[in-house]
Amino acid sequence: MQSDLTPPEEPPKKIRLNPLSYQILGVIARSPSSGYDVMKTLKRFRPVKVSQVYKALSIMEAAQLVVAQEVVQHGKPNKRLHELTDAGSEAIKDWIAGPTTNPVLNDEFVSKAFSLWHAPQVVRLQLVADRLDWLTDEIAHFESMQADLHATAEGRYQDPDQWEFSRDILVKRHLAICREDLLWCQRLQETLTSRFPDQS
Amino acid sequence: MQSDLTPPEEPPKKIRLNPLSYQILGVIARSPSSGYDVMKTLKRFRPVKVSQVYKALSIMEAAQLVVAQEVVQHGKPNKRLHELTDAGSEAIKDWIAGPTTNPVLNDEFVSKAFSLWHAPQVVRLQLVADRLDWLTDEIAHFESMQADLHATAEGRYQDPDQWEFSRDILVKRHLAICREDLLWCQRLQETLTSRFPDQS
DNA sequence: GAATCCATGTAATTGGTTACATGATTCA
DNA sequence: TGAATCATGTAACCAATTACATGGATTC
Repeated sequence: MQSDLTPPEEPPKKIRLNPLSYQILGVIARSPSSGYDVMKTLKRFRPVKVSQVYKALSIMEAAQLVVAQEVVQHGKPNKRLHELTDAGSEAIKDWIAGPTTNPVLNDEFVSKAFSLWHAPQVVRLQLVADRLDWLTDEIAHFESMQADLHATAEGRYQDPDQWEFSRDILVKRHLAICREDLLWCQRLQETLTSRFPDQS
Repeated sequence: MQSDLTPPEEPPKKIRLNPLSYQILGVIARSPSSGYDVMKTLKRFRPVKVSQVYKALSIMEAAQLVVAQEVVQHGKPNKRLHELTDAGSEAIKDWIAGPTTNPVLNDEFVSKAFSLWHAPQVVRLQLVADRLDWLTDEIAHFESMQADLHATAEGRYQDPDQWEFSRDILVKRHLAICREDLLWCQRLQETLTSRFPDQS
């Protein structure tokens, strides 16, 4: 009821951030980045649009979790480098310490496999073959990421206090899971072809 | 421009469905189900709200991909059993044969692990311990699903033309991935404790 | 000459979650 | 007595994707 009289300098206290925002905070905690930089980094691990990043950044800037400063460039457009404030650093820590929601799988291939019995043999084999291709690419991509990391960040990827450690363990995890998935696909392919040897 | 004169009985041709809708079609392809039934089935594999299911069903009913008939029950409220029409069956097949989007991981634990270096040791260990608990539950849950399936559906889970086959391969896949993830968590736990033996 | 990269944003739409409403039955 | 299950829905909200807009520099 006294909302008309709110003082203009009310300090922004606690703001609810969406999942992406925390990932962005995680990126700029490593080094100050432009919105475009953040997009490039995140894109390796999950699909993300630049527009989402800019929107999230502007919200967090308003909430004073990040600050930005203009950097003049020649040959390229100027960029606004964002870095964490103390409040931003707090926000990450609180988030990590807080409750964690369960993982959600969002995989159209799996949804299709759920109805695989419903499709003809040719389609089944094509679906699995496409997946195998994707998995092979994905594994190659992450193997080269791992090689890069081990080449450039000497030893730091073994120290839990360095960000290279976080990246290394996640790359390892993703590789392990993709390799399991690949094995599973190969077994499925064999099962399908052994049942209908003529149509392969 | 002649839209005012559209005939009232225009047959609904091709409708764009959301991912959930195809999953629902996959469920009712197995056996006629109420919205509530569908929710219970899907909930084992992904989080889903009944309200979403009813909404999707009513859209697909209007598009004549599914038909429903009221079933009178005693002791319980009546239910509307939905089943596939020929057009619905077509829609699944077209979808499976069409292009498949890449998987998207949506896992808050992984996002937190990305910034793990940023958190204190106690928080790190707690995060990993919680994940291990969840994984253990998840594996137990799917192991019992597998046991049930092998007990009730004799042999049918080995025939790619039966829906039990689809379920069996997906359960196997999920178990394989969860077990890999568990191993990874255990290794991470060891690494973290070996570096800070005092604070465990 | 066309496509891609760098760089920053706004606007509209879709997919999903949360909250709300209703009501009988069963179980602790 | 209070919570959970069965059963069907509507409405509001949040997260993410898609589309649009702009413009210089580089690469094919």
